[in-house]
Amino acid sequence: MAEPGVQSVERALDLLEILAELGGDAGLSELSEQSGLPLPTIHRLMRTLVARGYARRLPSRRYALGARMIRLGESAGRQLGAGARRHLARVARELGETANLAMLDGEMAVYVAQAASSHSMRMFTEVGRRVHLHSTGVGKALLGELPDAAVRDIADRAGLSPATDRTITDVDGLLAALAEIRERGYAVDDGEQEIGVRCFAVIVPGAPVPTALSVSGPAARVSFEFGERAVPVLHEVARDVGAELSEG
Amino acid sequence: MAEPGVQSVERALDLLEILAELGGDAGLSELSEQSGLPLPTIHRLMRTLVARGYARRLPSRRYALGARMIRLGESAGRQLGAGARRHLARVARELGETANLAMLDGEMAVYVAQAASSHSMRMFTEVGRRVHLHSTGVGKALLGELPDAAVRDIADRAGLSPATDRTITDVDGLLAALAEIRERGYAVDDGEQEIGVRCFAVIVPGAPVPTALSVSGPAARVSFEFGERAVPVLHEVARDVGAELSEG
DNA sequence: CCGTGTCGTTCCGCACTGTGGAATGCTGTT
DNA sequence: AACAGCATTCCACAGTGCGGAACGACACGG
Repeated sequence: MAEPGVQSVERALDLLEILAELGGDAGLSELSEQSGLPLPTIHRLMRTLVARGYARRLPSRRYALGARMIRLGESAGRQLGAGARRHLARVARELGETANLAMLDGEMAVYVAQAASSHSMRMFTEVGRRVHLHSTGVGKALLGELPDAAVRDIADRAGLSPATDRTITDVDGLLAALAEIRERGYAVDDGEQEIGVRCFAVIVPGAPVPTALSVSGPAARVSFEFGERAVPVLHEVARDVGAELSEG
Repeated sequence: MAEPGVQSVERALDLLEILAELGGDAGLSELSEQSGLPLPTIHRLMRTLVARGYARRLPSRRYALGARMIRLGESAGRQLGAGARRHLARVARELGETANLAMLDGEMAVYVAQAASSHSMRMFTEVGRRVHLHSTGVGKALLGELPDAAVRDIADRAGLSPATDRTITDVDGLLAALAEIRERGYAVDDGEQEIGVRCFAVIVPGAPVPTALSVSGPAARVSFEFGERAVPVLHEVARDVGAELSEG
């Protein structure tokens, strides 16, 4: 970021991000190590965030994210979903299958928008739902953006649980699949999350959070021939979505 | 709040909250009206938030919440859910039915934590799911905390759709029900969201976001006699949850 | 219980960072 | 093209944010 922002706001956001990345709670010393800020500075900023409900102080004198963060997160999800939905609707219209937009969230992906196919037999994925990375199209597309070491770390932490007997459950197999995804530019979930369901997914370039766009449906309709037609559409729409998400 | 915080952080949070409350996008003038801050101040703060991905600037020069907000919101939800779950587990253990924790989110409630009953026949409510206020126990408990004018406003915006033929669908009926809820200190969803399901809910005192705790299950088991036993437990646990959520 | 070590909290002088009025630029409408 | 409304930039200034030092709180071990 070439243009410096308001320093104290940046610092407060840094602290919130550290708490989110730690996934639990942290003491001031940990926050100091991670942020490089002096304790009194952190203390003052955390006091502000606590007072506003965006962080909470535990009896152990450690800090965690606060309830008001949920509200902002939900609102953002709805707004982004609304903005993205017209782009996803184009996928659904042109390809005739269900389009989904998902973001990287820790060791999982979370669906933030959807446009449904007009078919009676179609994918239904609830917005806000979190799914494993290794067994979904969007998840594998997101993993393909990470270095192998990060993929191994995620695999260690989240595990590679089998959703079906087609799910990749060993990290070497996964890494090989990701190398292929990187080379060809899209991911396929071929019955790995749900038997009889196929999904093609691509990365949304330029999104502030790693984001993937997918089209999916019954394998009978979403064939590999379908995929050859679908992938260019996905790439094109992904660019539009990325432009919308990164506006600014 | 007796203790003033870091002013620029407070102001940045104010702007994010205004964007969330507006539910869509806003121009700088609107943000200025709502916040009382001068345009250049807002512009600089928004520039910082946009650069960090917490807000986006639209081609129309309007602003909306950004993708990184989702991530923080999800992390907060998980952390708070984990913290609340041990309290909810106590409800589930003592009462033998499913306990849920939900927060007010615009004109809806969103579930943030759950502890399931050990019965095979039980409530299943996915964390992150949003539900209507007027037709759920937690929702009515939350509405009971609002002035009548605010309830009317929400009813206007969100509507009073019937989930079942027992759902309250007129605002005067709803206001009468809320008056009763306020007087007796708990809410009941008596087959209003789902036929054959009953739910008792109370407010979590002191939570930074309006929050409600409920216990629910099949009406055959969750009788009014059950409710007489359950409500004191709910109130007690709600106080514990409130203390945990408001720590600081 | 007391002492010690570790970590968190408070204080306050200082300067740098955030501020907002004024000027300028941009956009949309007629 | 002109105009009105809104957004963006600039910069002098002072007030707000800062962090080192001192103090307080807590946990642990003897």
